Amino acid sequence: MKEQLHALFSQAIDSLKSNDVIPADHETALVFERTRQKEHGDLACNVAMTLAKPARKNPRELADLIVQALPSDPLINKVEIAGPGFINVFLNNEAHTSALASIFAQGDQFGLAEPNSKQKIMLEFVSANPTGPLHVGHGRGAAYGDALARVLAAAGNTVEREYYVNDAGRQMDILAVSVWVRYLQAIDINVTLPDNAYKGQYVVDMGQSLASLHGKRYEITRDEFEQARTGLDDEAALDATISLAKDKLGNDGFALFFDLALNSILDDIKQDLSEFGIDYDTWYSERSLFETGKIDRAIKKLKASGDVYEKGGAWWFRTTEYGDEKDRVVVRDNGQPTYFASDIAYHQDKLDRGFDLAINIWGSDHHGYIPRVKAAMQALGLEQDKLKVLLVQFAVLYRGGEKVGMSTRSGEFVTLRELRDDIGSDAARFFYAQRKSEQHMDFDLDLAKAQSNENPMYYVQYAHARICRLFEKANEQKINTSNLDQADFSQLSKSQEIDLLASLQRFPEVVERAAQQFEPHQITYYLKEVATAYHSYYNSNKVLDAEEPLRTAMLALSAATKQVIRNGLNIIGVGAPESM
RNA sequence: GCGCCCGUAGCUCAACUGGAUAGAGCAACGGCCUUCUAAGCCGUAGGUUACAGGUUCGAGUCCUGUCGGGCGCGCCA
Repeated sequence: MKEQLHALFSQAIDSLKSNDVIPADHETALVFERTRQKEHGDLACNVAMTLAKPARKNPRELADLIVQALPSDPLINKVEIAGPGFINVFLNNEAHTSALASIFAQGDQFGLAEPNSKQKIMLEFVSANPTGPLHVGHGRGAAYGDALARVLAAAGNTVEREYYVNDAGRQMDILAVSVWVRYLQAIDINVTLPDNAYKGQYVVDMGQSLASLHGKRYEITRDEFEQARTGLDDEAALDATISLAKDKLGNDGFALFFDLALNSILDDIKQDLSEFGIDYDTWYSERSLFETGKIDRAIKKLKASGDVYEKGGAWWFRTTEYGDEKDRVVVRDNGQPTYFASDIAYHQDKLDRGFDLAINIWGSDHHGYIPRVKAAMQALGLEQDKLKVLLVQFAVLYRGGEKVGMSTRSGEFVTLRELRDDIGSDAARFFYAQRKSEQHMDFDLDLAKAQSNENPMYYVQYAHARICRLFEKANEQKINTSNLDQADFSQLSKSQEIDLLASLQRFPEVVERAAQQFEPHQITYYLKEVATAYHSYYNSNKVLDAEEPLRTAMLALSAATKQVIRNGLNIIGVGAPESM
């Protein structure tokens, strides 16, 4: 619809240009907006206001000239000039009902762009350290990321989902040691779990299962354990304990604790996300970057280009050359590469895999990390624009009016699984998807549970279920519903019908815009709007009691609404139940 | 101290990248079921868009400053 108007207005502008009303070399941007109020017609164009200055005319006068130059078109009922110089376009009925034909012709594809017709995009999201189960904070990133993936795919992009598994590094070592301590406790050695180790119950469980599997094979005396820690501050003591564990258990023994922890937690995360409706194409291991030599190669490349230099026994990346606040260490003085080094190699690898765009969804606490990754990309000669980092603000949890902590190490958190068990995966997804990512979010657990029935998702699903029921009834009454695409759409002329039609027609635009702006929440608001229009229509019209041919047309409108709701819910990753 | 994000109805959030009279849900109040699902509909009330300036035909949206909140500023990840 907007394209057709665009063509008409372009003609008008061109003719004014040839008459020297508008400077011929002026680049004119034509924007059409859906109006907020009915008195303003269906679509409004502000071009007369933006052209007023270059044309040196007052906007209303210019609008008048544009309207006069506008070719007539069967879809346009009338055109009005209003306010400071808006050109308001009123469409006629055929323009409104034209959406129905597309909906019936395209079905599940309505609103979606040609699949795989645009960019090849990789979307990396969640990527939580496998040091514990996912909590509701991760849930937000998960729901947002997957909804975004679906929106981007709906807009015609090819999307791959990836989870970057941090299966190397100190946090994992701390986890392995935490399991070891719980194991020692399980075989009655009286060591205490360090304060800054992982405290969750799941660590206790893993320790106990290792105890029953291996008995006292990995034991150590309490004195030996405590001696390694004496006189050190908390974090240093933890590092000393890690060294002790590696020393006492040997490579294989330590790997036993490490791998059990990693695998069981990662399996849990995979299952959790799968139950949440998210299926990743790739689980990318950080450790594999070491094993394949990709980290060494990246560092070598940066040393060769002079971007990495030695200072104090460590290797530093000259990120300040690329706008970062300070240089960053890539290889520690003990020879161990930092997490940053992994990430440099990881991003090199991402783009080597041929994506047009790599999107990272990070928690907002990582925002300070963006400049150095961008710096690395520049130094490696990669196109910065091919990396887009989207930040998701934390969800602040409340329970009983109190803020709930969310630290994996302390074991104090509400798991995503717990939330799903309480309100269901669909309700949780919809709830998260309503918020735009950079908005701070208050998540009241009591409210989320108590009001799960008042989650707007049910409002949308209810409209769908109602329509399904309507068709069941129609079949019971032997009403023919097989040729709805042949219905006489011109029967639909009541204002509620026009409102509903206008909403349905907008769906492709909504999908396109949501994708362009990386804002899947726009889909949820759109769906609520469609549901409102339908509920209102449903309440004041008895479809099945209507006379033919109006009844068939009303059924066609209902079927089209059902189709659009289904397609929209699918983009959020939420089901469309036939009955409720 | 410096940097990033945010501040909209009592609460939770929208607002078509600068458009016309700032909208929904929840909570409050008043109506609507012998007729296709009342998880619904219709109506009332609720606002100086944190505050102060600026930019222009036009600002919740852009710029500057102030106040308030979240996060970050490791040879952690």
